[in-house]
Amino acid sequence: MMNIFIYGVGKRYRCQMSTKNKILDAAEKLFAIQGFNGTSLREITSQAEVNLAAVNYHFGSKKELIKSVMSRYMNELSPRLELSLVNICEQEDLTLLEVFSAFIDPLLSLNEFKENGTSNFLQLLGRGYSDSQGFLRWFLTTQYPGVINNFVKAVQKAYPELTAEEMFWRLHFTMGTVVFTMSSSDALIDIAKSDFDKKMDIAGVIKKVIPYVAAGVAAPLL
Amino acid sequence: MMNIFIYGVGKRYRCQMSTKNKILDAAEKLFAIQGFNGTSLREITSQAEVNLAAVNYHFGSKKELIKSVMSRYMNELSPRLELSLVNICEQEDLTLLEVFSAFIDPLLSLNEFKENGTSNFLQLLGRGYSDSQGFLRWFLTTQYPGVINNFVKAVQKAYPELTAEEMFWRLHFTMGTVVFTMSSSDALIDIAKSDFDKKMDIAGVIKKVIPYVAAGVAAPLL
DNA sequence: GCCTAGTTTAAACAAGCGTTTGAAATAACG
DNA sequence: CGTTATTTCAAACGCTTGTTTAAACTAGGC
Repeated sequence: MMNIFIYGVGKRYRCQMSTKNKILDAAEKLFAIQGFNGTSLREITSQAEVNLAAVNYHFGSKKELIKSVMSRYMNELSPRLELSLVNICEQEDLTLLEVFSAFIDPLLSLNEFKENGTSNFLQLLGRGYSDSQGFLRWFLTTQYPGVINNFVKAVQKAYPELTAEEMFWRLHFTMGTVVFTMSSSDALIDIAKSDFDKKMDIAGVIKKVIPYVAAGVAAPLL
Repeated sequence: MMNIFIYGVGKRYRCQMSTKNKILDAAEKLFAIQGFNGTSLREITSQAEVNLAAVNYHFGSKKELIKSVMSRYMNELSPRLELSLVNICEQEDLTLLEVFSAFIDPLLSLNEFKENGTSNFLQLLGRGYSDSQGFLRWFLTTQYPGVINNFVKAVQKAYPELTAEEMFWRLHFTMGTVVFTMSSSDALIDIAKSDFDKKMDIAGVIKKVIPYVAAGVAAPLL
């Protein structure tokens, strides 16, 4: 039901978006909250109100579904992020705080792409690095190398004294900070609200974490 | 076989350490590598060369086994860590780098307690925060509040301008950095070796991460 | 040597998982 | 309309999980 059509070169392809997208949406939400391993296909299909077998019919396997969920965001994010990093890189007297701030707008733009998009994506990213013994880590670094390369280039320009090895470690520390924070961001936001009576959202968390990681990467070499 | 005896008040209790400890040792290693959810009781018991039912007989459930594995380390670590933090707190002109450096010796002392103790414990800690939807987080913060309190006190002394709310966030960022780094430290050490031909161990990683988190927490307030 | 409490064992249990099947339903096209 | 391709569906598959059972085995105390 509710099919849309895509007209190709003379040929007419049919593709139903309903079921496939209902699965993607339900999976995205549940994966973000419970992790990939912690979410079963039965949970996903019942939340999406589709048949259990639909996942394997449309995506082939659970692993491919996970990839599809991530790709939907990465395809949206990565060009904007690369552009933002390239732009910032042209600037002279570049600071690390500026480099990391280049992530803010592209990340927040995911909220226009989809409701709670930024939060969901970052949580998914966090899950991907802790669940599923690193296959998602491999998937992202091989499928989207442009982001990483431009990011490294920008950091190098802002902090030329940083050796390649030290950069390697500090970027992984940064990854850890972000990924961990985001995968438990809902809980942290709740605690901050009850303890400090401060309303906070994902944009607020991003703006808090960026000075932290920028200072961490900028730490003096011993 | 190989039982040891504990003499109580007149009564004589028997307790075999062999099976129970074999399970704890095997579980610890497997949990650290594969995570809690990723490790089955059958893997543990076959590695420990004991019967499958032994886990439920000696520990009651898998959840209690996880707690026991963590407690074995926390009971060793927490008094040393508290002492170290209290000591550093008495010092004047305290820097954040010194506060975080107070973790080094207590953490590395776990290597004397058990082979690969430091590495195993930190990896377990990392797993505990990503697997098992936060029940271990609850367990640790409620069972060992002294460590956290003394740590917060030390950070406050070293950086008095830091508000309670900002401290809350930055300490969570720090937790994320450490936990994420440690749960994938084996992989990172391997990459560092192949990419930079630098031999690294867990002590080396700790000494790299501490300047990073110290600088992150020390970041200027905007 | 018997009795008792503690421990180990093999086997089964019930529940959940991802995946596959083959028939029914639906939509597309000549 | 009739044929064909696509999509849905209920049911089952084979496997793994944590946990339980009840019988076998072990050793200490009298």
